[in-house]
Amino acid sequence: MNKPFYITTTLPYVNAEPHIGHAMEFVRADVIARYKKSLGYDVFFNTGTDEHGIKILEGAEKEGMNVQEYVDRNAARFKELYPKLGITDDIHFIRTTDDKHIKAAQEIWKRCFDNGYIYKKEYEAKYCVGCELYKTDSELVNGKCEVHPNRDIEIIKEENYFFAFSKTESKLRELYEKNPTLVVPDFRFNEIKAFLDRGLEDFSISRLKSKMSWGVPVPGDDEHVMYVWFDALTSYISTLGWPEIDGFEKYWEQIGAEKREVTQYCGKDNLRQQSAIWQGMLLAAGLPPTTNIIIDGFIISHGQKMSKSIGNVINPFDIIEMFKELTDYPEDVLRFILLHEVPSFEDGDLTVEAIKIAYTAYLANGIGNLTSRIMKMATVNQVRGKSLKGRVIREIKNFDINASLKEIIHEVSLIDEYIATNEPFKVVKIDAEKGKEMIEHCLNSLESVAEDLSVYLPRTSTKILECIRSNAMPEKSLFNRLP
RNA sequence: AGCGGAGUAGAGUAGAGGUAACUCACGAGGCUCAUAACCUCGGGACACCAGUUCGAUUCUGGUCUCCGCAACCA
Repeated sequence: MNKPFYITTTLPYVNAEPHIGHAMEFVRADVIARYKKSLGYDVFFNTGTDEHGIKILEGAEKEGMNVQEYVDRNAARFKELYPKLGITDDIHFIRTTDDKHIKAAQEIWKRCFDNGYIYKKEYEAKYCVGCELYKTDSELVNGKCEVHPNRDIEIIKEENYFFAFSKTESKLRELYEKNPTLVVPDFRFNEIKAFLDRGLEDFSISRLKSKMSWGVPVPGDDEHVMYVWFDALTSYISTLGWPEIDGFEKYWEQIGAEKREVTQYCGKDNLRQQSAIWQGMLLAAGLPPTTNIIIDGFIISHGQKMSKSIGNVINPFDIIEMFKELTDYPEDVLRFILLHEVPSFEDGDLTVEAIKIAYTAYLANGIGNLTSRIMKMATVNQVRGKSLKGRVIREIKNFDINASLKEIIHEVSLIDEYIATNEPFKVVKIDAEKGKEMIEHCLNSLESVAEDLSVYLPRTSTKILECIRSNAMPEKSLFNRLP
């Protein structure tokens, strides 16, 4: 029985188009999933779409659509994305409008309720529709939400269900103390610890159905639906079929495993929801927590956040389009750019110029050219490498994908240097045996690089390995130079 | 204001208590296996001010500057 490994992205909210930040998160989670698979883990890789809440309702109204049709259409747009990004095809996809998700959301509600973490109370609250969050006075600036100053704060006075977030405080603190790598990177962990130290406030987790109907019905109360975050976070276990135990025991609880490995990827704007609220919900329901929450930075361009008005938006599909004529592996180009040019945990800056430079330096002049020169020597001299059976691919330490990929790319330079210094192409003409040994060394080095690349650039890797195994030049350049 | 991040060669980034590395650009040379690719050498940088230290660009404190916390948001 293989060791289980669970990984999920956050589920994008379907009121907007897929953008490069989504693409990066999916690709990174895919790299970790492939990496763990290569180590022999039994991997459950999840993603999906978040489809409830008032902004969805508003979006559907704006387009004059039936809400279900609206989310069906938008969810499909995200679903189409994965093959285009070279994401492994055994990915699981949960929609928060799926039956099994709705059942799971209701079940976690019941458990939190039974455990005394949900209560009803009359209250008057300030709510920012933009954030889908209730705001405390201290969070408001001039009576407006800091994040959405152009939207009015709604005053809501009604009877509502509350999540006793404050009751989870000590358990949450214990969780943080016992798991020093729960949140990666550490500066994000510090942020959330500081949030906890400021004290937790209970928050409303329901809305009156009469005011906002597009949500999961609250069990046992026809008048309320769940607050979108409460339902959406449950998707990480509803995808496993929870409360059915099969998938949940295997991939989330990981009963019998030496060490549980339950990983979530999210952007820095999701820090609080994933590392505090969701963990609090799990604690309240009596379920085991996540073990690793990886926080991505944002992608900016020309030193600024991407924006349509500034005109610096980089769309993932445009990058694929840009390289379609130059290579058979344009999705690997996009993956390379996201993985190599953007730091693992901090904001990264992407520009069209920088993308072209990186393509030329590392893919065309680097991996592509190296494959050509080695395979030429190998085919002309009929040298075959020894198969590197049982080799383990390069380690990804502490989820620092960027650093690991850079190490692999550095190997490419070292092989180029070896060839220039030792000149096997020349030696083989004078001393065939010695020359062939050198070429074999090159082939083995190339094979190692290709294997290491298999989780980052799967199709490119497969192609190089094919060339090595069949002792053939690539029929055309892997990555042609830009015009 | 607050919170968070950052200030390193012409540009973009690494890095670490003790010769500052990489990519692109620039100059000189080499090689011909390769995608006018590849290799070598060279010029050129640690925001500022204190402190700790035998020694800091790396640690501490302060100053200044920039970025995000608006939109479509990961």
